[in-house]
Amino acid sequence: MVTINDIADKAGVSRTTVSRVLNESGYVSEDARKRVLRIIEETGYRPSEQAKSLRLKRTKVIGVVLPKLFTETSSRMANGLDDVFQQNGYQMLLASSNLDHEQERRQLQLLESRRVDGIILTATNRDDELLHTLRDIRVPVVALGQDLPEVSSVYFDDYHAAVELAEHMVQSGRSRIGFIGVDESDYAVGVLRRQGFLDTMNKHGLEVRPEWMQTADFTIECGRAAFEQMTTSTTELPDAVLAVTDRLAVGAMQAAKEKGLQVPQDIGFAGIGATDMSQYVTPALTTVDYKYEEAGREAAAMLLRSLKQPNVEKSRMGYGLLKRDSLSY
Amino acid sequence: MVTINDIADKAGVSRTTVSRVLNESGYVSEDARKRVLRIIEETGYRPSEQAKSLRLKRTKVIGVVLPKLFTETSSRMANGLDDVFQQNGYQMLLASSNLDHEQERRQLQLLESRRVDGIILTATNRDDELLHTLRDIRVPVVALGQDLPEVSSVYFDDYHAAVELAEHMVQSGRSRIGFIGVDESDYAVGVLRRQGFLDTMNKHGLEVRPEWMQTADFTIECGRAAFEQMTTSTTELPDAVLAVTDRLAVGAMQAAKEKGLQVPQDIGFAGIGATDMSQYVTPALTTVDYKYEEAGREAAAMLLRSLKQPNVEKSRMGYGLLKRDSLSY
DNA sequence: CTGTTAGCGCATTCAG
DNA sequence: CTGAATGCGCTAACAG
Repeated sequence: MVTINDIADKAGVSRTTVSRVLNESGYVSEDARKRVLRIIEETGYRPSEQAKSLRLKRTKVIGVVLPKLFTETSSRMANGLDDVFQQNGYQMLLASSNLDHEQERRQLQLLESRRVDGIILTATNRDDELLHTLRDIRVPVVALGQDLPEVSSVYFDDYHAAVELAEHMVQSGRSRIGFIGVDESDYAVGVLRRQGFLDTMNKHGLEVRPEWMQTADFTIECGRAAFEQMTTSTTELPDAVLAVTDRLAVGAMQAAKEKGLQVPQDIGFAGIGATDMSQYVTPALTTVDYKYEEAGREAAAMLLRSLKQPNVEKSRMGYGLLKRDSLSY
Repeated sequence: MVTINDIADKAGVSRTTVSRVLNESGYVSEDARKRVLRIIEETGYRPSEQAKSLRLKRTKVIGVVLPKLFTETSSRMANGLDDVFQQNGYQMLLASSNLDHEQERRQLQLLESRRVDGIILTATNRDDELLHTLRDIRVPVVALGQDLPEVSSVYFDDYHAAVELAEHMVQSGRSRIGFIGVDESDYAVGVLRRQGFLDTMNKHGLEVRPEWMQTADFTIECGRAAFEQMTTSTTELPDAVLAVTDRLAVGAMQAAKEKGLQVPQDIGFAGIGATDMSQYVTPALTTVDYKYEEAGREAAAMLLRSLKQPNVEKSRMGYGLLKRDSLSY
């Protein structure tokens, strides 16, 4: 690999001069500049960002921790992140935690040892251990998707989104509403959305049978299975189901259709996330639009800010209810 | 940031010794090792991968160039890549070309200057300029999704996939088949799939009206628009449509349904890609499963091989036809 | 306008 | 078993 020294030698100047024309800093005679530029062209020399970083103590690289590399959700957030980072000359180094809390911490440490300038953390949990690791790391971090105490965060209003969605279901005339959630270790999705649902049901004095409360993983298949569970053990069927993600809702709705139930006449469905798919299933799925790209952009911008001026910011993103055919008569 | 020198000082040894305990190389007295380890623990010292890379001339980072950061297709390939890279201690540095050929080359050069150990290139085109840039770069490259001349490639059998799909449509009794393709600058998707379709139609002596051949972008909306185009300008409707991607097919099918056409009775649809969505639209979409994750794993493994032993390998991935309700009576 | 010197954080000879 | 010296490729005083 050709280095700055090779260029200096061939051009008959010192490497300082080469560095000057490279960075357009300081004075360089037109003559010397020309020679250097020509040699660079000839050799295809490419300055080592690596060496530069060591010297400059900044890498122009942002570490991005994702729970499950690429689901539609994280993809959309990543797209938003990239918009802003690319614009500002940063690249993203990926680290996936595979939903493993232990590995999540390891990845953070690995990113630290790579000396990334900052980290975007798409966490799913808020363990003490994670928070502890976060405190130890001397790299600016912005959490995306969860509100982490004492850490800059861009998150969604999961509680109120669930409330509004449940409210809408009730207003649409549903009363026997089932729920498909996920494990509580995911605070935003597992706890807050469930809480919003339960509080709303309570407020309206609506019964929530235990068998109508299901917990699943994030897959379509699990949505289907959860619906089976919900409907086998009882004679009275729910007249609607709120699932905490679109995929879960799609799976459940599919199961219902296969059972011969009419959607939305016999039973209605709603999800959260406004995935691509939600619009094209039949009937189209009522859901909550979370503006993931925008959240990504916001998180990136926030991180960039904290690179200049260390601070802790919080930003709660808005959302929009998309009323579609899976729920309306 | 605490460095190896700080550790050495506080532990009362030279940095050589610290390096030795870090890498478990050479002899170190139990006493010294204990002291060093303790100091490291206390200070939270994390060796700089950056400095290490400069010294060792390897970064353990792989550059990944994606056309449009994260679509479902690239996400699935990225997941496959990550499987293998993570397993082998490599991290992925992202670079998106945003479908801009100029930027695609810049990204490659940027990755080179970052001294990534290798590059996975998810190209869409095969311009001479791109191939030229590829030749200049002194970094092992594996192309993913396109077969690039003189470059290691993992690609799909686009031509035969299109042939088999078209053949299946004909066998199902369709004869007036429309086509929704994409721009020819994308060789695999734009040229090969179209060719496969046309050859098959020709072989069966089936007419392909000019207005039945549409070109679109990669969005669902464009699929819808293409179908409108296809059906406004003529009185005779096609009895089936082959779209080069699932999204295009979904858009077109949606448009047909809105027009009051019965699918698959009046008109059938087929796509390529086996996206998540394809299975949950109504009727379920006939499509070709491309095994993107596996392609990603294969590409990663191939790159890893060429890091040890420079070479040019080619691997054509298999595919599977998924016959579903969008085409069968 | 230009070159000399120094050092970023680390691993690796080569002598003890 | 350990340390001193060297250099990876680059930028930044500082002194001409």
